[in-house]
Amino acid sequence: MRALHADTGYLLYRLGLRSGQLFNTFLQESGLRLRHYAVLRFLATGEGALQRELSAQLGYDPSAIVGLVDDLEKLGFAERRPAPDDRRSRIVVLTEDGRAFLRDTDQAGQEVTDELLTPLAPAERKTLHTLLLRVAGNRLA
Amino acid sequence: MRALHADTGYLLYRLGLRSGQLFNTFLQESGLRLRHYAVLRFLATGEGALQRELSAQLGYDPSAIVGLVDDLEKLGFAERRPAPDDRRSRIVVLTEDGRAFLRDTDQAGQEVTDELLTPLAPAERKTLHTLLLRVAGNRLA
DNA sequence: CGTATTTCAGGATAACTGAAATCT
DNA sequence: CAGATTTCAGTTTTCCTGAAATAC
Repeated sequence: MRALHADTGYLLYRLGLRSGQLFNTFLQESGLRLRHYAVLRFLATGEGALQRELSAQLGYDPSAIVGLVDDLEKLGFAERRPAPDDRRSRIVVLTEDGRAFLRDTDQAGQEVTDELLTPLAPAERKTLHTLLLRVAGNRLA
Repeated sequence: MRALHADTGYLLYRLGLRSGQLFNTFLQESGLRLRHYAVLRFLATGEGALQRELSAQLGYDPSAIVGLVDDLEKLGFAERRPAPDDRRSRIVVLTEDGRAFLRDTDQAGQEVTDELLTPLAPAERKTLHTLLLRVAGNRLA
């Protein structure tokens, strides 16, 4: 019988949980969760996004996006604007406060990942990252 | 601003979620969840385990272990036995049915991982697995 | 009329908290 | 008496489903 740690899929599952927990702990003082942070970071990569894009790219249910954006709007980190070409849709954009928050927490976020990857040398971290990107494929960032 | 996919910790978080979902889908027909399966697989690695060991090694809350073992007992896959040296503790062991279940589902479980790792060549999968084991460290199987 | 996007309400799951019971 | 182990009850959080409203 294989040991549990012999299965790469299970290792990914467990390390994913640990990584999420570390990030949530780091975000605790700001009142955000990892999901909020993921939305903010995704918004920062472009000129804003439709909520259905957030849902598709981040893997959260469309109905969950509603609450996440609500929270970010309450904190003043994001805004909803009408989509010019489709009145069903709304474009979510970062505010200046949101951008500032990301700037202020960027380094701390990297330190969380550094802590997680402590056992690996820099070259190994790069290898791991490349392999994980390949596994993620085109389905997601 | 870094893109989201530039962060290894976030990649681990997302791939961990996907891996867990794939496993849960595969386990659906058997009536188990990934957490039950993890307990079964861990029990198969030794001569049984105390519930506090299951909690510590698998990362689930002690109060959650109670329900998981309850479910496995109802299915006849595991049993609780009194610990000979400490009357507070109870040892959880696999039954013959539990062992048979693991045998029958082992290959299907590996196929789930194979599907997840489709983009990687065999040598790359080995590299990934080794790196993940290093990241996991001694904290867990 | 069928489909797409957002939103809300509801229930189902899961996870954590606190405390009790038992024992070391 | 302090601490460990299991268990339970209650709470909170999270997730999914279904449906409504609006628009394509």
